[in-house]
Amino acid sequence: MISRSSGLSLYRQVADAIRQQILSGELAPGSLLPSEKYLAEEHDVGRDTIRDAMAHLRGEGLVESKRGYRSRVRALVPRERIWLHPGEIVTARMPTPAEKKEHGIHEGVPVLVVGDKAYPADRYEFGRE
Amino acid sequence: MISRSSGLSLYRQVADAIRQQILSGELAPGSLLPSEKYLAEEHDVGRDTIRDAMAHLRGEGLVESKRGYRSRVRALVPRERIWLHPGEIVTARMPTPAEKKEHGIHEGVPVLVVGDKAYPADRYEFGRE
DNA sequence: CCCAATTTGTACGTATGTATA
DNA sequence: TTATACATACGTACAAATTGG
Repeated sequence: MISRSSGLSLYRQVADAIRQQILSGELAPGSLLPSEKYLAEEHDVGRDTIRDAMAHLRGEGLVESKRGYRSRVRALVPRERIWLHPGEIVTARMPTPAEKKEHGIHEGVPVLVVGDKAYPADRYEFGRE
Repeated sequence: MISRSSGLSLYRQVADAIRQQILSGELAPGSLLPSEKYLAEEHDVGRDTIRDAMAHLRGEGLVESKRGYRSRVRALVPRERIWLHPGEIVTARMPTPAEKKEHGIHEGVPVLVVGDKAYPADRYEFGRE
């Protein structure tokens, strides 16, 4: 339930509520969220507040949004494993716009970087044998 | 220069312009950006449009914002290197709110995950000897 | 220590554009 | 075609944190 006197911002409270539903499995991977308009009325806040909450959930990689369609809970796909060669270093960062477009990377999905190659972190993992 | 007829949204054009200034070094790491109010007047758009652009740049890990203070170009610190043990697997994702709070992780910074431990990707990297 | 100015954060409203069903 | 839904963009107002006098 949204409280206007809890000290926590409304969009965070909404984001927390939806995140909890996702992590608990109440909202299954791949399932559609209610529309922003519905959520705004349900929680009795403005649509902009819902959009703020959705933007944060997208940034966490929990949901994906597409114009003209309701937002969807992101579904996890099995990651392809790549074995590191001796001397290789792996780190991570957010993708550049060019990398997002090139690999079709969703919001809230980082890339793993090895050398000068970037691998979408929702589809790859690196291991040492 | 912002064009209202290019087909590209205004906030993306603003974000592209600022990103280019950061990547070119014109805006140095650690330096302060102009205020949102100034940027809105400079580009002749609403403050909300500037805030959309800033939110995306934060999501890319390029800038960090703090209430009461101007936004700042993120400064890169040297990463601590951790050597992987045989059989260990590393991947990356965005941090949970709890992880962000616990480790003081900024917006747009993923975590590297090894086992059930999460390492902020702006401070750690993993390597194979 | 307090006060005022500045700046970003939050939240509301409205309107229009564009993609999907 | 029509209705629905998210994206973009403008506006306003106030809250909260920081800075500096």
